[in-house]
Amino acid sequence: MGTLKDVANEVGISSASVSIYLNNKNTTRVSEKTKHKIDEAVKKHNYSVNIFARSLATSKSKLVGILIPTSQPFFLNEYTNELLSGIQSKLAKYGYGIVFLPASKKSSVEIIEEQLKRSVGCDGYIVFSTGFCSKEQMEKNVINVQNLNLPLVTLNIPKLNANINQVLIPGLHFPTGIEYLVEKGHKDIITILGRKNGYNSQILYKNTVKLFEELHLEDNIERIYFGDYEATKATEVALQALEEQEKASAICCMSDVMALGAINACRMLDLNIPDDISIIGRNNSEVSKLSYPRITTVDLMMRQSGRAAATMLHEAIDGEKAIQQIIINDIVVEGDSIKELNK
Amino acid sequence: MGTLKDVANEVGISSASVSIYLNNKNTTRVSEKTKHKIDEAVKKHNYSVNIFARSLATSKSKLVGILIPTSQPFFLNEYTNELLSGIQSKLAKYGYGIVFLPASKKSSVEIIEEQLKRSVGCDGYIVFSTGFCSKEQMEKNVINVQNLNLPLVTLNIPKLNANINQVLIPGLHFPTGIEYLVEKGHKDIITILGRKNGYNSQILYKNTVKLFEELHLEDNIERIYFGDYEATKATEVALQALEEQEKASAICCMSDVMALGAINACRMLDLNIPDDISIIGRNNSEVSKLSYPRITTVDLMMRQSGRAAATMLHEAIDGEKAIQQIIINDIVVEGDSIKELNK
DNA sequence: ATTAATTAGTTAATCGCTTAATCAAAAGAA
DNA sequence: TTCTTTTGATTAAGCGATTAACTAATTAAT
Repeated sequence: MGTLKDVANEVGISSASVSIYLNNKNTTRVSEKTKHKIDEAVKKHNYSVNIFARSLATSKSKLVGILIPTSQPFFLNEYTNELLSGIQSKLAKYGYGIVFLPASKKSSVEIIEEQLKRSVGCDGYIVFSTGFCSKEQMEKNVINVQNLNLPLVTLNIPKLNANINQVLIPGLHFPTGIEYLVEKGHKDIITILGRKNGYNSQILYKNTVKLFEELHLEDNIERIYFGDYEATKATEVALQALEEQEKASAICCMSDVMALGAINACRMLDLNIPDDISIIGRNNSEVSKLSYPRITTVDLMMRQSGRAAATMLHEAIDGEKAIQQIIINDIVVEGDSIKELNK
Repeated sequence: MGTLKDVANEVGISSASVSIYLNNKNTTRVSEKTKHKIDEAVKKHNYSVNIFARSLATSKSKLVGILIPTSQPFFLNEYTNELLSGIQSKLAKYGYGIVFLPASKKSSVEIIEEQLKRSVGCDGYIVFSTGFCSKEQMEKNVINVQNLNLPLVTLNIPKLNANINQVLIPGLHFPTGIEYLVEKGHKDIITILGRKNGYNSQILYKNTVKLFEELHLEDNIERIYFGDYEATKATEVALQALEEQEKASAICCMSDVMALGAINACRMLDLNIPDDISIIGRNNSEVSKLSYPRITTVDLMMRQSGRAAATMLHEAIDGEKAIQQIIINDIVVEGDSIKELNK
């Protein structure tokens, strides 16, 4: 694979001229004849621009770093997937590529530090959180990224005090499904959260307790369980919950996968959905439409959030807009898994 | 964010010394005292190495380009996901980052050409196929990548004549599930393939016809349908098929999502699975375990394939091994959706 | 005929880092 | 005391582009 110089030598001109032409085919600074010769030389030498050289020269890479503070593979995570999909579709439109950096097994803060050390040169960053990452850790992470003085958007994390671009998804930290169930007349609700020691789930727990208190449905506080975001664990927990909580008329799950798990539990107990028990999931993922009955679910609008983050970052890179915080609200997508109770 | 020079100036030494130390903390070419000063200056100036400059200097980037000839977002694709997950986990171990490049809407060949033009500098490439990419197109794509003279592994595509590293997944192009159904005594089988105009599905169609001929079960050739890899479409098609093919005792679906769609169709027709009709899916994806009954499915070992590709690429970059082709065989993962018929 | 504008280039600096080649001073060996 | 080795640095070239500034030759305008 040849370089600019090879091409220039072949044609017998300076590499500057070649660069000028290749970066703007309509330039008047190169004659048609020469343009033709360059095209041929490019083919002959199989020339492609070296992004590293170009980026070094222009200090623009058209590459965005996605920083996810985990050493686990995340391409199979139901939430991350949606976010990435949204990010990718928008960034592609703006002509940006995406870089994921490797992480060894360390703390969230160390991972981001390590990733940053290897990614300087990206035009900007989108910083994710994971369920295990505390607000304090994320604050530290954000400071580390800010130190690079490059455009930055956070996604998927609670509102920080720092003056940064954020896409906020309140539904991620709030048990929205519960309110919907209450609206439909349910008063005795089993809640299945994620991982007991996950930071995000702990916030969710707090907010759930608070919500039940506000609604004067304190009985339900004892009906909160943890299903680890896994279907089988959710089945297990749902079985236990249904046994312990005879009065319960509904289950609110913090993911569709866990909702499917809960549905299986109901099937085992010969409970009909929604006649005997109502179920609401979260994420509006593909599976929620595949189950029978179709699961009513809270769509956190992850894909849209990803797109919003990409757009914000693009604008930040272009220096177009001031720092902003966008709030993406969730909506309930109705399936057939909830029965409206006569009040 | 400072540069090497800033740090060097701060300490009062040449940037060479700083570089030498930062790249090898145990070097004897820098005194302990100076090492200490460098560490402080690094902190003070918030120094991180610029990967572009480093890569340009060393012609190693520790970045792998993943080339997928599609302009559609792929993070939500059930197969791609698994491959990427496998790739990521291994590459991270070897310390490589991953780059995805944007694609405008064009032909598969043009997309790869465009992506290559923007990714020179990666240490190597993993080239994917999509269901819509013909063998001829992929051959062209591979030649384009080969022209860069960089290590390359193809994944997910049929065997090419070119002398390149390939991870071959025969099950991707062969309706493995049918053989399993026949083993279990089924003779009248509905097959639901993917997209009628998809290249991969056309290969699958050919191989399915051939298989039924070899098995002397030619009646089933007329029982081949297309479900577009979508659950709702699969439901629709399964309803039609079950009506048209009264004799059928089993449905072989080319994805788990379509198998779920078929299950819904059976439910609508009040057919019990597996007593009235058996169903086999493909991919062993998360959803196959979530459905009721659990779907028996052909695991194409996509994650393992991704890992294999990553390892091969790593070895190719290190120049350790000769060009090789690895074959990953599928296995059947048994659920509860197949009834063994007394022959 | 003189000046101005256009065309088709070139030169050389620069981006930030790595690394082979050198060098001077101090320490150790003979 | 002289020679050799070690320690702790420096110098300068090079990686492959981009780009501002300059130049020389034509062409057009006044």
